[in-house]
Formats: sequence, C-alpha cells, structure tokens
Amino acid sequence: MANMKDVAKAAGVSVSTVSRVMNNHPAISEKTRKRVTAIMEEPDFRPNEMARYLQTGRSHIIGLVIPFADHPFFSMLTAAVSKACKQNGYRLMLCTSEDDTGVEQEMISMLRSNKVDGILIASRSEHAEPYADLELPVVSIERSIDRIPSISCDNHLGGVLAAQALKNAGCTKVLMIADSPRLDHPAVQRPQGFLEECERLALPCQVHKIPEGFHSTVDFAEIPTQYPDVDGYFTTSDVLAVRLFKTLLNNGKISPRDFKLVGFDGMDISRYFDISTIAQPIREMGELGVEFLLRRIEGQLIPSRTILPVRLIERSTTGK
Amino acid sequence: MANMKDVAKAAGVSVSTVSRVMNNHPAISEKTRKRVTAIMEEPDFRPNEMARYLQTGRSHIIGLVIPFADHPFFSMLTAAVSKACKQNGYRLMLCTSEDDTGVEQEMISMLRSNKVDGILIASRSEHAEPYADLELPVVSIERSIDRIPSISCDNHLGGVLAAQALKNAGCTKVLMIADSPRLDHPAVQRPQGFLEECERLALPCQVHKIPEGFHSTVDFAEIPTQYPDVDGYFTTSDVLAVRLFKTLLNNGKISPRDFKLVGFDGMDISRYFDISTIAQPIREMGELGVEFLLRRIEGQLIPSRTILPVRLIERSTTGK
DNA sequence: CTGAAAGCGCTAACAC
DNA sequence: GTGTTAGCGCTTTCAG
Repeated sequence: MANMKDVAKAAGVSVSTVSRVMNNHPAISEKTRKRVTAIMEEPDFRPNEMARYLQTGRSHIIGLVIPFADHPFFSMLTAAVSKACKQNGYRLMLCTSEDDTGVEQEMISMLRSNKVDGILIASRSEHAEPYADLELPVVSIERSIDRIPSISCDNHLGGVLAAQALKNAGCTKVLMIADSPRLDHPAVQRPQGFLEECERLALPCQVHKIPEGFHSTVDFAEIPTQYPDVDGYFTTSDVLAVRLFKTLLNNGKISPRDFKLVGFDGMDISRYFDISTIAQPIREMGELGVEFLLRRIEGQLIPSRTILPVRLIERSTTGK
Repeated sequence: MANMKDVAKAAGVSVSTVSRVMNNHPAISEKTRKRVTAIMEEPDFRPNEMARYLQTGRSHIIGLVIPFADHPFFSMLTAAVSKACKQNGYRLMLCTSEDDTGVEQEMISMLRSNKVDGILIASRSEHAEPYADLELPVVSIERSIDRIPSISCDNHLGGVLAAQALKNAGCTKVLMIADSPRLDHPAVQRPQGFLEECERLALPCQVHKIPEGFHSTVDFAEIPTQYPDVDGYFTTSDVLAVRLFKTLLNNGKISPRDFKLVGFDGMDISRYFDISTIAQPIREMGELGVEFLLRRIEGQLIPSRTILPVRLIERSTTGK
C-alpha cells in the first residue's frame, strides 16, 4: 500500500505538504490541496495510523473490557459502545475477561501496551489500584472503583419499583431471588431497595440467595415447594427471571395467572417471555461511557459518579 | 511510561540488548538477561506495540466485522473470536456495520489504515472486489465471497434435518417461514434443503416469505388464520421461531401440543423456550475463523470453502 | 505557502 | 554477546 512518500512524489510536493493536506492545515494553497487530494484518492491512500500515533501520541483507539461478549447485557453494551466509537471517529479494541480478575489485569496491561487512548471497563474489580494508578483515562460502567469515574443505573430505585409493581399487582407474599454480586458492585442495591420498599409497603418478603455467575446453572426446581405460599417473585436479573418462569410453568401446577414476576435489566429475553422487568438504559450507559471517556482523553473534567434512571416495564407477569 | 531506552539505561546496556531480551533472542548471556528482565518488571515496562509494528510490519491485531453486536448469533461469534484471539496472542478490533454496505466499506478501509494483520468478516457483501483485491488476509464467516476463503455450516443439511424432524413428529402439512437473505448468503440453502426433503418425504409444504432484518418486526398474527390446517412449522432462524411460538400461543386457541416447530441457529433463546432447532457450531466457526486467518497471515494455505456440520436438537416442540 | 530534517519507540543488520 | 546505527511512516518545528 502506498505511503505518504509515494503520494508526495506523485504530486511533486514534499511529504510535509501531503501531511498538511491530510490534516487540513489552513496554510495550503487551494491548488496544491486539490492536486494532492486527487492523488491520494486514486489508489485510496490511507495514512498509517500506527506511524501517526508514534508522532502524535494519540491512537484514537479505546479499549472495552467486559466479562463475556455473549451475555445479553454486555452484548447490548458492546453494541452501543461500538456505535458511539464509530460516531466519534474512534476504534474499539474488545477484551473479554471471562470474569477472571487475572485475565482482566492482563487485558489492561495489553491495552496499555497497544497504546489505547482510554479504557472503558465493565468487569469485575477486586482492587482499585490497578486502574486508579494507571496514567490512562478509565471510565467504569456498572461497577464502582475508587477514584475511577463510574456510570451506573439507579439500582436502588429499581428494587423499589419492583416491590411497588408486585404490591400493585395484588401480591400478598413475595420471594426475592438474588444472586450475590461483589460488595463493590452497584447491583447490590437492587435487593436493598426491594427489601426496604417491601417493608415500607408491609409486603412480606422471603429471600432466596444463589451464587453469582452467568454461566452457572442453579436448579430452580425446588423453589415452588420450598416457598409454597408465595404469589410474587422478584429476581435480580432477567436471565434468572426467565429460568424461574420456565420452572414454575414446567412444574405444571402453576399457570402464569397464579403468580406475579418482575425481573431486572430490560433485555430482549424478558420481552420474548412477556415478563415485567426493571429496564436499565443500557444503550445510554454505553454512549455516555464513550462520551465521558473521550472528554477525559481531551483533558476535560467529568462527573465521578453518574447514575441513570431505570424504569418499570409492565408486561403480563404483573397483570398488564 | 518507561520506554526501552529508559530500561537500557537503568540496566546499563544498549537498547538492542533490551530488545533481544524482550524477543527471547538466544544469543544473550544469562546474566544480562536476568538483569534486564528484573528492570523491565519493576515499573512494569511494556513495549510500545505501535512502534514495534512500524518496524516488523506485524500488528498482532485482527479486525472482526459484524452487522450487530447485540444479535444473539453475532454475540456468540464475537465471544468465540475474542477468546481465540486471546489464546493466540492477538488483539481484536471490533467493527459493527449496522448491516450497511457503505459502513462496511468504511470499516474495512479503517482497519487497513489501522494496520490489522487480517480481517474476519461476517457481514453482508454485495460485491466481492473490495475484499478480494485487498492485499490483506480475509476470511469470511457464514457468507460466501468470491475468492475469499469462507467458513459456514451445512445449511442445506439443516433444512433436510428440519423436514425429517417434523415428519417424524407426525406432521401432515407444514409451513416454512423464511426470511430472504441475499443470494450470496449460504443461508439460502436452508429453505432449499427443507423443500427438497419435504418433497422426498411427500410432506405437503407451504411457504411464507418475510423480509430479512434482525431489527425488523413482522407481524405473525395472521399466520394461524392464513394457514389454518398446518400442524408443523419450520423457521429459518430461532428469532423467528420464538416470535411464531409466542404468536401461536397468545392466540389462545392453540396449545403447544397442537403444533410442531423447528427453528434454526441453536441459540440460547430456543433453549429458553424449549424449541427444537438446528444448531450451528457457532463457537467452532469462530475459532476456526481465527485459526485460518492466522494461518493465512503466516503465509500458509487454507481451504477456500469449509463447511461444518449442523445437528438437530430435539426439544418439546417436536415432541421430545 | 512549502521543504528539509529531526525524532516518536522499536528492530535488525552490521560491526566488534 | 553486545553496541551502533539506519530506518519503519508519519508530524512538526524551523527556515526560507
């Protein structure tokens, strides 16, 4: 592929002139600009971004670190981030950590070595130091890390809304099925908000805890017998909601009209099953993440904590 | 961040020695190797991959072009590709084309300019030339492009298996709901295989065509009245299968026992709904895609057409 | 308005 | 075994 020198030679100018044309430098005569532009377009000359970086210190690449690319939440986030990058003239380097802290560290290190301009991280984080002390702009999505700006949704409100929805749907005794995220994960506020609101509403609530993990498979078969008089359920994710929904129905004894259910996340699968859910503004979170990261790259100040609203989507499992 | 010169100075050696240590050059005394290694590790020195590329011509980055990151098929593919890249010491630059040929061209151009070592493409492709004439290794997944090596699944066999499954489940008259992919898309063989096998099995089959598009929403409400005496359905994707399934059930008149259904793709959603499906080996397709691309990058020969087997997953919608 | 030249961080001959 | 040096393709002073 042609480089700047080739273009310069073909146009009968120096490389610096070609460079100036490329970068829209004002001090270029219209005549030479036209001539050079024409030459550049012919064999589709494209500047070598690597060489460019070496000189400017800007790669125009950001890294995105997520646990899994095939998780509905993270795939939506990735889609939003990818779009936002494109719109802002940035490229995206995607890293999946498999939810492993060690791998995550490696990815961060690799991204540094690949000279990304900044990192968007939506992964687990035992320790803040590796990120806080990075001399690189970092923005965290849906996870709080000390001294790292973060963007999350109003998880607490989500729990509250879920409790209200079940109450309004006529539930008299509910069960919350909660996985147990790290304490540093904002999602812990989902159960908190739910329990607080249940109390406020005088809605009796039992709690069923299960281990965290997208790829883990916890059996829900025992739930109906274990909690026989429950008429409403809240799960801390849509994936759990779907699994519970199926279990209750497959058990045969229970029809959709016999119980209420609210999930969390607002992902496609909840829509497929017509399950009510607390929707996170995933797309906005991704877009805002990119926007904030780019602003930080430009040296601007950004909020250290950003919390976006959630909303209840009422579907058939709360009687809509 | 420290660079090689800093390390060299601190270790009291020349930059070439540092370079040799980094690249495991054999002609280095154990003593200096140790000393340099120690210095490199202390402030976590990591070589500048951009500068490295400029010298070696290898970026160790591959580009992945897909239409949507939040589509179940492509998110699984992305997950597989990401993992495979990591295992092979490669980084992944992710590009989403929104299923737009123009955007796709831009992405390709951008990837070239960012000096990726090769491109994995699983997107639409009106014309072969832009890829065939790229001086860059390209491997296509689930799409055939002239002169570009491709990896796909046995779509024809998938159609055949679906027809057999419906027949075996006791269907007497079936409906195929097919979106209409481009002619250059291997998926066109799904309906072909299905129709051929229906004929062979003397299984009457009607066809309902709908426009292609992941994000499009075609209404299925008319299906039951439009094709009243059908007792089995084949859809060319799981997403369609789920939507049909829901429509049939919501219509109330029809219970899951009154009809059979086979989808295509083998994605999570089909499992959630317990719908029989023809499973593509998506993970393998992604892994093989990376493997082949890397081989081509190394200058080796790879197959121009690779077809992986599909398999029928029998679930409740074919009576299992 | 344009050109010459230095240098970004690294590798790879080529010397010693 | 180790150091010196010339670029890789680009941007950017500094001259003119």
